[in-house]
Amino acid sequence: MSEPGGRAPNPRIGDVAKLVGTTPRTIRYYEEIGLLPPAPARPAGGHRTYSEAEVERLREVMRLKDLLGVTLEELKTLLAAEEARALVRAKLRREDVPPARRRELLNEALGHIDRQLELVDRRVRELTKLKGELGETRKRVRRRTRELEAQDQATSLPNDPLPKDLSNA
Amino acid sequence: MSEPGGRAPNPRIGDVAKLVGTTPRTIRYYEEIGLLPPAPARPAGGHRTYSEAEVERLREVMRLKDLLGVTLEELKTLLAAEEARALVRAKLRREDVPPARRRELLNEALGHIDRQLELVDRRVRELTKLKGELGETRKRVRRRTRELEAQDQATSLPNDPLPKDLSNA
DNA sequence: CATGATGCTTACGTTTACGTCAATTTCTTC
DNA sequence: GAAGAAATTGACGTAAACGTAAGCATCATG
Repeated sequence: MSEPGGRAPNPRIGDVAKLVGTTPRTIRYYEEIGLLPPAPARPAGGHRTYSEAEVERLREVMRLKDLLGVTLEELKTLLAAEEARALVRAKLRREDVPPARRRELLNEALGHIDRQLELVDRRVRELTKLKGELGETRKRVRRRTRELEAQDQATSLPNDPLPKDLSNA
Repeated sequence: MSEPGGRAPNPRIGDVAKLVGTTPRTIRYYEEIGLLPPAPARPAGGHRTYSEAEVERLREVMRLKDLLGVTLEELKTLLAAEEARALVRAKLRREDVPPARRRELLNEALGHIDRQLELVDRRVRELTKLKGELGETRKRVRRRTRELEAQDQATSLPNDPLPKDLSNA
């Protein structure tokens, strides 16, 4: 409504913080330690401004931090590997890389991915196991509940099987 | 071999630490903040000594901490609820609790379990999604690898389909 | 029973991941 | 263009989760 050019201006750090559910300080900190690119575009007065891609990156960082439970330092090297892979992809498309080197790069990428997959996979398995155990416990509790209800009904309606819930006032 | 009575003495804090992969300090700390029962049996000279059950409890604590990624404080309340459930179970078996109260207790337990299940379930779903994404990336890389191999073979053996790997010196 | 390893408590130190405050600057809006 | 909201850098503060060191007691072993 107030944009003659039509494009909404890129959000600033406070807006982004609200978008992804964190605080400006955290975002600055992530930039400080190199988890986020060192200098998001700083138009005019030096206020940070974020593209959609950068917001996405931040979301991904927070997601991985939460899901993998790694330190920010570990996460950094982990993301650095991804970054490197992205660069390699671009390079493979643009330049004419000899096939031997090509295979090397692809295999390297595969190695990284497999290590991550293994990490994630192990966690999934462990969590699934935990889920199963909780499910079992739940079943037992519900069984006891049903037994209790059965007893209830047996005492209140001693000779009436399958009451079928005809509860009218 | 050196046990005339046959029974191995219960392990001390250092042994337990090695068993579960942590340090004595951490175990003492967990006891200090109430994550572990305040006073594991202290025979004679005041050295902590741990039963198999206590070692298991410690393992469970560490497992949950890692898998759920919660603070020790949260974990404490979480385990307190489990503890409470255990007490309730015992009580339900021993004493004669009126059916109405029985239902209350069972429902309460069910509530706790369901909250935990929801937590675990969400994590499993998110991690599974992440795993899927990684799998996709992996597929793409492998496809590019195969394409590369196909090209290799096409140039080195232009008119020979299915070489079948007859590599002899 | 001497002695080296291990444990105990107390207390202070450290790392990670931010929170908070201050002084200054920039944006926005009336 | 005045003023309040939001951002910047810099610095110090802090909660969580232990690490580490000191001084002393206990345990195991030749």
